Amino acid sequence: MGKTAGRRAAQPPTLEEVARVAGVSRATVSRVINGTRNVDPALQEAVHQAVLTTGYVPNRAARSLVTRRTGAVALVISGAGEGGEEAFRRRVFSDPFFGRVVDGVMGALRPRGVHPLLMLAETADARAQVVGNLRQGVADGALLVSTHGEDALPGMLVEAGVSTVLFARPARPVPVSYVDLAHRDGARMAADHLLARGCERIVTIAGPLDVVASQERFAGVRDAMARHGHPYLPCAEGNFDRESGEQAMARLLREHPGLDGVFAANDLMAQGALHTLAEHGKRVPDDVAVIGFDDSSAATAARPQLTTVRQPVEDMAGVMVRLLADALEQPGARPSSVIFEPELVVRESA
Amino acid sequence: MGKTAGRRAAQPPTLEEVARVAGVSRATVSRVINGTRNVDPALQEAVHQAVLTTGYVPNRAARSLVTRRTGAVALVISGAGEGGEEAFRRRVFSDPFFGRVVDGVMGALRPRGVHPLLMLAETADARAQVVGNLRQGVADGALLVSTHGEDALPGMLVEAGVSTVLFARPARPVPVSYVDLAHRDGARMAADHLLARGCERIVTIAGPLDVVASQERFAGVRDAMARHGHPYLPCAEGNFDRESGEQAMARLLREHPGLDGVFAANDLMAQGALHTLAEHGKRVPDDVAVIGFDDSSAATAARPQLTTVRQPVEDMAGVMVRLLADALEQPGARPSSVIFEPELVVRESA
DNA sequence: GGCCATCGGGAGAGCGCTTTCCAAGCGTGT
DNA sequence: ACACGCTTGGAAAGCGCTCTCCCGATGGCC
Repeated sequence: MGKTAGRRAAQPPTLEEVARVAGVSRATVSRVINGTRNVDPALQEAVHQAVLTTGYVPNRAARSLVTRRTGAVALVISGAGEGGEEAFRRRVFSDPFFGRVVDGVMGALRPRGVHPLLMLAETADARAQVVGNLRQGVADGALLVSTHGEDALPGMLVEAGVSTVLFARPARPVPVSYVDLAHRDGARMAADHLLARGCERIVTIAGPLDVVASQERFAGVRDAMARHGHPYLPCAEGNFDRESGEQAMARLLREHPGLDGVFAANDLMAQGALHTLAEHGKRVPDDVAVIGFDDSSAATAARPQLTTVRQPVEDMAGVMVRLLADALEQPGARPSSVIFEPELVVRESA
Repeated sequence: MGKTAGRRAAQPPTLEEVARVAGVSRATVSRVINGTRNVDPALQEAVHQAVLTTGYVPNRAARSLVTRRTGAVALVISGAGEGGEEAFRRRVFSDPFFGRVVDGVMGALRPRGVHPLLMLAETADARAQVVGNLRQGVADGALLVSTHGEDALPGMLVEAGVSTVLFARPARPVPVSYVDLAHRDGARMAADHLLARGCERIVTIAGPLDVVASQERFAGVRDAMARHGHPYLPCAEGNFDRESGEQAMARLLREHPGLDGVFAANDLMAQGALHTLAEHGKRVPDDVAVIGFDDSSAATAARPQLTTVRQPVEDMAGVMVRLLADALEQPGARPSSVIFEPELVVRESA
């Protein structure tokens, strides 16, 4: 260190300086840097040299001001702030789902040189702030993951003219792009599997029923069961976390001691169910078969490992990015949606 | 919708327009909006009205251009890209540690109205890009989480004049603020606990030994053991994920069939150890006692639940934010560090 | 009652960049 | 040989905001 970067705290070099050093105009430097137009190779070389010697990097704010692009997109986690902000954060960030979304988003954003800006929107206030931030142009668009059904944010965002892509179809129709999973099919596959292995008394641990995905998954099992002559499906509602799965399982066990099959609406709750089942001395899958949903890391962390319905969250998040990029390129275009097909992953629990 | 937000796609209103509507100068509007100086209450009211009727929001880029502040900080995850970029992402984002960091960061950033910008730096190239982005002023500072020891990024960032705070002390001395845990103390507590409950043949599953934290944790148990007359500590190195814990445990079991106590350098590996132990018919904690590290969600998800050493990641991340905020306010100030004390959390596994 | 300090508002100069708009240089077809 | 298009560099006009000046008005003090 030392000699190469003499005065560091000094004003960072500007286009102006580079232009002076290279002996050309600001415009030419800009053109070389952005590859906007043909420039004489000799001048290009001169500019590159000047950039090197000055250590120039373009100022992002100045560029954004004129291009109206920030090179960032908002990744918004919205939901009901049940239990306060802190509890909401814990719930969101301790769920493997979040990490998978981030994984997929980063993977798709990376080659575009774009970074995600994380935002939480768990209260009406926070939602308004998010919309405000986006209107201020803090990011070019929004990737929105809603954790509950009656979320007003999608509508607000669209109304505000913010390019938006949702994870999961909005509860009430809004003209906006989204990716989603054929939850119903997935749940049906799970039920069929349970039925096929001879389960007679199947119960389900549903997700929060104000979430569309939960409803769909529930409807999926119920329909499959009905089709096989089982009109009644005992159900306990959880909230997608492990503990709620434990409790739901305990209740179901109490009310239906003879149960022999469980479909949980996600892996975390399934894992919770496993715990409760073990406590009650039930062997899985021999006494009770259990199927989860998501194929998250919890599925393979559980013992026995969970048979589950795979939701390719990373891929879905990647497609969200693609849809958003499309929307940004073609501001006028109609919203579009991509629905992914689930897949049954058979492991040990069923 | 409709009447209130007539022409949405039109040019968003500017300060200029608000000023015209309110019948004052741009400067006054700016002052009212930023609360910079005293302004006649009547004019204030007029400005607020004008803001309401025009639906004005300040343009972030324009503001940043002059204030030299973006209202964002980078949250950088750096590390060795072993297994390629994709594998790196999976490893990072499926570890509960990441979620906890984000949790703490968001919690502390929220009241300041700042958002984190996520960046990955798993290759030399990516690191250079991160530095470039930061120099461009894409964020006001950086919160850096390094997942391996010989990370050049801290040095690069400091050299580039970027305000930075690290999670964990850098491997080679760099004048930069950081938060850290007294890993050695934590590991010592774990070893003492194992010893106290009568373990005679203790082994350890270490984290990657190029990571300072891993070295410290290892040194901690080893010292405690030595002090109690056990000069030799069998050790297998893992890489902090569950699977590596399983493998390490298998190897230790093979080489030391009589082992009766395990200290794993994190919960994920401890959970993996639990799996392998179960496969080998060992009862925990009766045959073998197991202690993890972190007190992450994996600790309570495991069965038996893990006795572990608590690392208050969320709090630590919160303090990182505070340190960064301090550094941004006082550009000249000396770097400072905050070391957290670990805590033994006794559950079922030991 | 006069003077100075204080307060509040407006004009305008940038912040660093992109991008028209122009002019100059060059090659081509007739 | 000349007019015409095409290419390429430069001058300069902003993008929307903040903030320093400056100036007039007001109030306090001797």
